[in-house]
Amino acid sequence: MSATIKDIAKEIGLSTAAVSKALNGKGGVSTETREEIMKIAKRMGYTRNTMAASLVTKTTKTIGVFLLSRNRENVRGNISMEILGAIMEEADVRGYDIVLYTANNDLRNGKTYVELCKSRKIDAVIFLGLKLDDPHISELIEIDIPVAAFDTFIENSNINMIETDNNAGIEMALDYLWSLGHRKIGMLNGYRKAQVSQRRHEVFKNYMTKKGIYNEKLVYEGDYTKKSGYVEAQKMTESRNLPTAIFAASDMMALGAIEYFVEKGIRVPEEISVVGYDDVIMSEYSTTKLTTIGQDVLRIGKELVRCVLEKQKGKIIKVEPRFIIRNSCAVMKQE
Amino acid sequence: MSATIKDIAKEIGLSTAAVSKALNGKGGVSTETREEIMKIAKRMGYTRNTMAASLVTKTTKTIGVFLLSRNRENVRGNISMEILGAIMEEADVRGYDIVLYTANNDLRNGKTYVELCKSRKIDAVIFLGLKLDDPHISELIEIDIPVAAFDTFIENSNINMIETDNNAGIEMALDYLWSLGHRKIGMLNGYRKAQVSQRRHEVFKNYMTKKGIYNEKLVYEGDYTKKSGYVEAQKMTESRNLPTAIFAASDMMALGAIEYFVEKGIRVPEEISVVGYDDVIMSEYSTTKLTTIGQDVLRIGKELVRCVLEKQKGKIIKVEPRFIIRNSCAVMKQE
DNA sequence: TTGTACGCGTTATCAA
DNA sequence: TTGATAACGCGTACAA
Repeated sequence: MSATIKDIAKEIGLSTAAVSKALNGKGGVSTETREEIMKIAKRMGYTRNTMAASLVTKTTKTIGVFLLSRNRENVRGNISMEILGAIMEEADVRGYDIVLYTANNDLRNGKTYVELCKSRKIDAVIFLGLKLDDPHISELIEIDIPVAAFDTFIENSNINMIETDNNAGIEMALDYLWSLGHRKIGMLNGYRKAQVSQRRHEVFKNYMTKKGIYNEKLVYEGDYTKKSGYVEAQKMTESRNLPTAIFAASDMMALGAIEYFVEKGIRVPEEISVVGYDDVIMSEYSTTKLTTIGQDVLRIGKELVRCVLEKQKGKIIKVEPRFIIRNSCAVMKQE
Repeated sequence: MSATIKDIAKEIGLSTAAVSKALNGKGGVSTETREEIMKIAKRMGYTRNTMAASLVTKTTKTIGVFLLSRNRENVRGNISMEILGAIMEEADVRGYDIVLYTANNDLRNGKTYVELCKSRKIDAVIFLGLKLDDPHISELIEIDIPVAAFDTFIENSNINMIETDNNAGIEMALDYLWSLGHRKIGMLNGYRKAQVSQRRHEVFKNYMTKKGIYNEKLVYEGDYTKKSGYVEAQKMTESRNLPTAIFAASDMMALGAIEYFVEKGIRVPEEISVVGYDDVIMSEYSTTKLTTIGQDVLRIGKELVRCVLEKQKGKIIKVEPRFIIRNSCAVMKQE
């Protein structure tokens, strides 16, 4: 039971008003009494009750972070976790605390995102892993708290979106493959209904078409998991129309594909080059270190916090990717 | 600006007391009026202000989680993040929210752990990555909020510790190596001053001594990182006294060591077997899939939440490890 | 069953 | 510069 300003006021024989002002560094108090108050506060072990304060100030210095689509495969090595780290750092710098919510399948106690935030009087909200087909997405559109989401854009809403610039990243990767002499380039995409997948495919198609080498048949669809990368690589191989290079929409799929190729004695990168997306930790630690389009998680976290604390609305913020060249691509071999 | 119980009371022509009781499912209200109140509350978009409520109930339904020693190498593939996921889940089930704190180097705004918790009237605290030489550890000993820490035991304190049963895990691993015929078994430990390192070495030494095959010279000291595993593996090799099997105190060190061996043409597991500790995601995805002592992060997270919510004090809770056999160990080759 | 009234700890307003 | 005092939204004795 720590002391309150009332206790301090009584102790020093002043009003709570004076104590409050002194403790918050506001004017209206002589430096003399301020110092006295600070001293007593320290001695009595005073800690401010932010709950009580927020009741009158209407602000809690709190950012709500929703960590969604967090299934078991995901939680380990998920980029959301890395972004969360960056968010924590930035929030810390700005003097904000973080309330962390999860919502695997059903929302907690039947409460909605908005209710959760309102009941804690949260100042701003960040979504990680929000899906377009989330059944509770509609309520977010009307929310009057600043909200930002990573990688998910909701039209006609106030929700800010931060994403890695797909255009820039994919073009860098394809330029690279092109420069290595590859002309028969396949794509290993994520599931079609996901927004990112659509956008990435679009960029890929545009680029390839411009170069005059787009081939619909070389586009395969997985679901971002390693397993699906493995499966699609098998299909590719069995189609007897294997490209010389593959652009995968996620590192995990890239790694899965590589695993299949290696098992079948198809050497990477000597016989087939593979580019990934994300720069998850495994891409650096796997045997064939992955060349990949890296997402700048630090920047993403920072931007997420910044835009929401600056009360921006409906902005689209693109973060520059970092193209990371490792060992999974090689000059196209002479046939 | 959402509605308050006062608004509802006015709307329906009852007292705030009645509304409060009805909303909280307490007795003293006829089911008739209760239903009426619930309906109106819904219509008016009422959401409870937990800040105000906590002011009188003295409880916030909040668990503070401190995510410490979170450097860049750490955040990716760190076991703390996996445990955090489990904590979230369990807290969710029990109806608690999580306030997440970080404290990389200096504490936020010069505030101490305790101040941070007190000011938010946090009900319970969990530490992930707490180090024994943390300069602020002393204040934790006197804290009157239930606290639990993963893998860090502080003597003569009320802090609960949850850890993976080192004895059980390491013995399983060594039994396994023994059964494969290995007698010259080395240890790749973490830095000596870390508590876990000491305990793991102790278990290792006891086991080996009992078998009559302990050899001090075969114990190397890294710092849990992949890099240090690589470096120590080099030292081992250059000592010209390479064991036939190595028990590493972390997967990352094991992977680093394997990387060195493979580079030097020393085949794993044919020429040297390696066992890891943790079961981080990379151990499953690396080319040489790691045989390792897996920590049950789900259970650990659950126990962390449970013991702290049940207000336990100074308990030591051991979670059973899961020994996971993959491909990094083999029967000892005949010389 | 319902209502009154107080207190929780803080900030803000206004008067002294 | 200082001090009463009224909010803030809610829960809860206690009285009706």
